Amino acid sequence: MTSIQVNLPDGSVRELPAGATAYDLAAAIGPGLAKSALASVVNGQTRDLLFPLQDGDTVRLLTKKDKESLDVLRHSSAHILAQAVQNLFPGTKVATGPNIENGFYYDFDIPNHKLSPEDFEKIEAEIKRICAQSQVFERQYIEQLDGVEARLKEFNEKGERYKAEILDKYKNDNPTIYVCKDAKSGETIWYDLCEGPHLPDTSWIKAIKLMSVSGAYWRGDDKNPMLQRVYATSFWDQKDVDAYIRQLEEAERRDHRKIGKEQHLFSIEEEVGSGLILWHPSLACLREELENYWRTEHRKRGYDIVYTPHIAKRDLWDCSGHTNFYMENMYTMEIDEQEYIVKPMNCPFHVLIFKSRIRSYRELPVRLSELGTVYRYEKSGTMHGLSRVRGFTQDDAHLFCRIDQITDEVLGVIKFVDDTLKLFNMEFEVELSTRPEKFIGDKAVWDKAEEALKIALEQYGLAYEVNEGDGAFYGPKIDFKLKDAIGRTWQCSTVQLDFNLPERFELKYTDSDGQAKQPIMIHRAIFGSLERFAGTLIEHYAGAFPTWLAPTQVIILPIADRHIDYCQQLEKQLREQLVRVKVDSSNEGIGKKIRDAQLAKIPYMLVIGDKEMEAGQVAVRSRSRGDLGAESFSAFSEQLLLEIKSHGTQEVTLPPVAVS
RNA sequence: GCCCAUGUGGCGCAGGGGUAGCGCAUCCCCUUGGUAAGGGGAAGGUCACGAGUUCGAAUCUCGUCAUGGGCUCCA
Repeated sequence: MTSIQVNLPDGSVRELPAGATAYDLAAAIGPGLAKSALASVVNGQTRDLLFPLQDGDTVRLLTKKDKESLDVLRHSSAHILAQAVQNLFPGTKVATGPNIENGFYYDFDIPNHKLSPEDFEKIEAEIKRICAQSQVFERQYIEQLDGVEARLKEFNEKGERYKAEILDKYKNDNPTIYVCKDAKSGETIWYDLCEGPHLPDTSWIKAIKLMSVSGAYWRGDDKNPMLQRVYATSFWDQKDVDAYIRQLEEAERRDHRKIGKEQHLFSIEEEVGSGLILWHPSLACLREELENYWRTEHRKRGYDIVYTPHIAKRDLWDCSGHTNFYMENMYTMEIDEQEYIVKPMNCPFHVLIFKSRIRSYRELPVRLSELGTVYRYEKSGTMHGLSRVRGFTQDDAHLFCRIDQITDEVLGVIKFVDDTLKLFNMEFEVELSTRPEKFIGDKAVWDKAEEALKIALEQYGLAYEVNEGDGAFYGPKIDFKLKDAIGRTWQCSTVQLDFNLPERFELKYTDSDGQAKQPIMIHRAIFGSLERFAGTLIEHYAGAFPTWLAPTQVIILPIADRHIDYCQQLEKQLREQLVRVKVDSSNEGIGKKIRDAQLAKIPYMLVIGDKEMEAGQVAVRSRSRGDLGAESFSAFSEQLLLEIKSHGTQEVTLPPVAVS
């Protein structure tokens, strides 16, 4: 272990132990360090391991292993990307270039050129050229230069309206720019308005990879002009880039749209329309299991199950308020000269069921649930496999309760969600969204309700994030989010309080004092939508579903044609036990049949030849554990049924294979 | 809806101004085999759709639709 030699701006040399922390360096250097001299602080030999980070007025020493240092690398990379694009496409105006989860992007306004992946090679070459120049990053305070006003004027004159807008926003925060200087002459080559921090110089940047281009609105507002966004990533080493690309490829292999095609799970046909799903037999099996689970659990947890129509007269949606704020998402039709609307939600129907008779406080909470298929018009560019569609089935429920029952009801839903997601071993994030600026209802009721949600979350012991002001105008909510193969999160379960519909539909119950009171309404879903949940399951299991969900649970493989009859007898016996079973009677060798079954991710294969027929046994192969040896058919089927019934927590086991 | 890219037999892909190939799958024949691809043959496409340029378009241009990656929006 060698020590770190630190050359200080005044020419003196300081030695620090190899394990020195960022704070040790800051202490060693002392407070008087000239900011412009930072790049020379650490000598060349240790720069692969460490670099000094100037962050505001503090100096810290980071190693490449520090998580934060990757952020610095990427942000510096973004500056180099911007410089490269401006070099190659003169007249380009730059907007912002923040870091994102696995990299960064930069937004550009490029006149007369539309970026496409064909430009990537050119841009990456320019980036390499810049990095090879070892341009020095230097932080400068605008106030100490020509002042904010002068700089604003300069931005405006150069047409850098985005930078001007940003500077104007931060003009009172002692804004800084980062200058890229020529290492030898000290001449300014390029600069960007930026808070920093940055690397000492561009030679630290070794592996930038441009990923994609897309449009993005300035400030994320679709009324603003659309800029060209370049997504990219940057690592310390090309090896890390390669590993990242491999990781993306793995995610692509798990993509539910790809597996959906391979395993014939579902399709979206042009003749039908985009965002409209055809569930093929295989995925229908999985859905059936989900629905069975759903029904059983709802009965156990005290829900009532209802069925409601797919369309309703416009009046109903006027009353619920949907025609006001949801009209552009709804499909309409005319019947008998009356306007009807295809339901985008199930709530109004459930409300009417609640309202259909006088309710006593004694029968609250009323829990109405339905697998309700709804249709919503989604903009054409937003559809995504099973995750974002135009027709989908919500596992919806509405709880009508007293205000003092909120915590218990929400607690029940949280438990339901947790139990369900645990069953699939799925991880999720929890977000609590509170009162927005525009809201309806009584502030005191909101406070009570938010408190009730918090108490429920804390009582259950779930970690959660609070999104202040992100609730719907009609009530606070808790969202549960699942991750897909590429790390995108999708909302599935949700618990949402509603002070609006009870008001609009004048819901009442008779309280113990004989007074009519308004119930609280809670919307909730466990799966969210069966489509999205099925898509998430496909990616979660990468198509290898646990036996209870697998479309085909057992495939019987005859060695030769003379075994087919016997196989079909076994098939019939299993089918009578409601096992999803098939016989592969194709004219292929056993090797091919096994290969096909493995690729189809079928949990169990039964190989049947002369030996098995004579002994009345089956040779069992598991897709994950390989050859399990021979067993009597009845013993196998008994264990299989046990595994299916236990929802996969108990796998078929057989005595160890005899070594011959 | 907006930006970029893509659209070739069921699926995965080549090709590319002179009316199309490969692999897998399908069907037939041979083979009847013991734990991840046995052999041979056949059938299958107006190259997404519409218009334009051209003697001639699957290929070039424009438009439409769909898909993919994003933005906005959302279960």
